[in-house]
Amino acid sequence: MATGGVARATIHDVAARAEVSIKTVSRVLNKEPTVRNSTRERVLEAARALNYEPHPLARGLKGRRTHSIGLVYENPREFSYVQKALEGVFDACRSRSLSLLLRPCPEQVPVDDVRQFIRQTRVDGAVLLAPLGDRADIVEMLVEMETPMAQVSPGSKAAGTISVNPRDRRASEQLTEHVLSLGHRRVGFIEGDPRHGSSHERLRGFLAGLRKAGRLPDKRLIAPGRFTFDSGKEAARKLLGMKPRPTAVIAGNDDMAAGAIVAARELGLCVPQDLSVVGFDDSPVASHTWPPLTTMRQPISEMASVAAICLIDRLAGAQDQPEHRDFDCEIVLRESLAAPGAPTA
Amino acid sequence: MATGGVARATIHDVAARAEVSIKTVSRVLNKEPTVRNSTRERVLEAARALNYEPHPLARGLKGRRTHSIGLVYENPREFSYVQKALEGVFDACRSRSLSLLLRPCPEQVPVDDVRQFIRQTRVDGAVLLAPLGDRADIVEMLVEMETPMAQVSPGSKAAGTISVNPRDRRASEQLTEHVLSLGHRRVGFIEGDPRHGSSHERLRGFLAGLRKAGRLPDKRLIAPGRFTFDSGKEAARKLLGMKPRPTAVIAGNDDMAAGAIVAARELGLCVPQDLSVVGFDDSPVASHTWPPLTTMRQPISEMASVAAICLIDRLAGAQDQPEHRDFDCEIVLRESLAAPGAPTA
DNA sequence: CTGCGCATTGACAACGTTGTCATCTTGGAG
DNA sequence: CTCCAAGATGACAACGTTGTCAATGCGCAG
Repeated sequence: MATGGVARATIHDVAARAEVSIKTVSRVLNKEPTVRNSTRERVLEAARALNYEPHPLARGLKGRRTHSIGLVYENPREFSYVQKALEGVFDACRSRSLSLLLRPCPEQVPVDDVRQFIRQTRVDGAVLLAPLGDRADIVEMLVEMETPMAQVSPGSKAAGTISVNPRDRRASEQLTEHVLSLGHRRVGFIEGDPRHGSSHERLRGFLAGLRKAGRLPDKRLIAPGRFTFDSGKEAARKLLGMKPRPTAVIAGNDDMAAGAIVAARELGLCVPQDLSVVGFDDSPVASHTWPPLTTMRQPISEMASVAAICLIDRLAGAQDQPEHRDFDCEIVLRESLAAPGAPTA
Repeated sequence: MATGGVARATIHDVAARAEVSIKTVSRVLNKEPTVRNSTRERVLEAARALNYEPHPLARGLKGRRTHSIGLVYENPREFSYVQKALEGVFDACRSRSLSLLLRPCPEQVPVDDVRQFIRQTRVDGAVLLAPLGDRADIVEMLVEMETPMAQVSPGSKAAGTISVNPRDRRASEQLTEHVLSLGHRRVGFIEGDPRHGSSHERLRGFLAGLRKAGRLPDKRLIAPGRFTFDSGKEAARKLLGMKPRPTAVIAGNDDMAAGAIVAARELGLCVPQDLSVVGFDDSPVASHTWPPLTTMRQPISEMASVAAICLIDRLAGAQDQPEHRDFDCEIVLRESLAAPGAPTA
C-alpha cells in the first residue's frame, strides 16, 4: 500500500555503490565544496544509477527545516488574482526545490487559525497575499513566531519583512489622466473592497488624477464596491442613475467593470458610445466582456514570484537583497473606452 | 532564523509532564484504543498545556508515510474548474489532517515529470484532475509505482482505482432535450477540448438528445473547440455563418458559450432573440455574461472532495468504499435561452 | 627527515516520531 | 488463593538524513 513500489534507494545504498561514507554522499548532494572531484563524480554516478532521491522528511527532520513555504490567501470570490499569484509562487518554489503548502482562509480569518497552520506545518516561511499582508495582527503573529514572510500587497512596507508592491496609486492616476484626456468630464469611480490596500490606493490615484487635471472631485461620483461582479453592477447602477450621467466609469478591478458593463446594458446604454468603462488587473474577464475592457495590467504573477524568491533566498541565508520592490502597471487599451459621444466602437 | 521562536515542545516534554512514556503519548494522540481513560486525559491535558503539535516530518519518517497527497492538474486556460476542484480537495485534506501538494502541469506533460513529482515528494496518493485521469500512460505509471490514486473525470473506470464521474452524457442529453423542447430546430454544438473525456461525452449526449427527439444530426452543425473563450467565439462565428443560421448553440462549457455570445453580438445578433446560447459547468462567467447563461451545473467541488476523501480513506486502510461514483448535473435556467424568435429576453 | 596545516573523509549521534516486543497490571474463572 | 488472558504501559530500535568532530592523507617548509 505504500508509495514507491520496489524499495527505494537510500543514501546508504548510494554510499555503498560509490564506496564512500554516507556523509560524503550528503556533501555531494548538498553541493558542499570540500569534496574531491573524482569522488564527487563517483557519487553522482552512483546516485543516478540507483535513481536516488533524498527523502524529504529525513532531510528536514535533522536539518530543522521543512523545505516548504506556505501561501496564505483569502478565499477569493473571483479567482484570477489568486490564480496568477499561485502560479508565480509555485514557479519560484519549483525553481528552488521547495514545496508549497496552501492555506486558503475565509474572510476575516482569526489570526489563531493562521498561527495554527504555521505551527502544524512548520513551513520555513510564508507568503501573504493581499489583503492578508495588511492585517497587522497576522503580521505581528508571524514576527513573534520568527517566521520569515513576504507580503504581496500595496500597503505595508514594514522593516524586516519582504514586500512586493504594485504602484497602484500611480497606475490609477495614469488611468484617470488618460480617461480625462479623451474629454470625459463626469467620471465615476467604483471603489474596491475596503479591506484591500489597493482599493484605497486606487481611489487616491483617481483623486490625484482629477486634481492634476484641475478637476474637483465630486463625492457622489464615488461608489463603494467589494471587487465582485455584483457589487460593480450595483455601484454602476447607482452612478448611472445620476443626472447628468457620468460618461465614464473607472472600476477598481475588472470584475466590477464587467458588472458595470452589464448594468449599462440593462439600462439600454451602449458601451463605449454612451458610457466608457475601464477596469484594473487585466484579468481574463477583461478580454471576455463585450466590448473588451480597457484596463491596467498588473504583473501579479511576476510580483508573487519575486516575493517568493526573495523569501526563499532569505531563508537560505542571503542578506543583500532589497526588502521592498515596486512594480509598475501597464495600460491595456481595448474597446470599452472611447471619447464621450464617439460614434463608433 | 528558524521558524518557531521558542523551542517547541516535543513528545518527550509531554510524556514527562504527564508522567508516562513517550509511547503512551503517541498512543493517545493516534487515538489507539488501548489506553486507560485517566491516562489519556492526563496526556491530553499535558499536550494542551504545552501547546504541543507533533512534528510532521518525524511522524512521516518513521511511519513510512508523508501524510500528504498530491493534486495533479493541467494548467488551465480558464481556471474556474481547477479552482473549484482545488477547493474540494483542500477541504478533504483539511478534514483529515493531510497536507496537499500541488503539481500544475503543462499540456501534454511528459509522464516522467509526473513520476518525478511522485518520487520526490513521496506523496501517499494522488488525485488526477481531468484530463489527466484520461492519460493512460500516467495512470499506468502510478499503478506501477503502487501509488494509490483517484481520478476526477468522466472517462476511465479502471478497476482498482477510485474514480468520480460526472454524468456528462446524460446531462448533455437533458440539456439538448430541453433546448429542442422550446422549438429550436437547428441547434449547433461546440465541442470541447478533444483531450477531455467530457468533450466526447457531451457530444454523445447531444447526439442522443437529437435522436430521442427524432432529429437527424447534421455534421456541419458540430464545430470543434478547445474549451477556451476564443475557441468558442471562433466556432460560433463559423456556425453563425451558415444558412439557414442555427437558432441555438450548445457550447461544451461556459467559457466557449461566453465566446459564442460575443461572436453573436459582433454579428449584430441579439441573444436570446436571434440566438439562444447555453453552456456547461455553471462557472462564474456564466452569471457574468449578458445575458447570463443557461448552463448545466456540475458539482465539481463536491466531486473533487469525494474523490480525495475516498483516496484518503483508502490510504487509511478502509476497504468497503465504492470505487466509482457518478454525479448528476443540474440545469440552471438563465436568460440566454429562449424559444426561437421570442420577442422578449 | 620531521612536523604542520589544509584538504578530504568518515564515525557517530541526533532530529522526533512510530513499530516491535517485552513487561507489568488487573479482573475474573477455577 | 492461584492462574491466565486481556488490558495497559514502557524500553528500545528504527526511519534516512545532516551536524559535529575526529581522523586520515598529502604537500611543503624547516
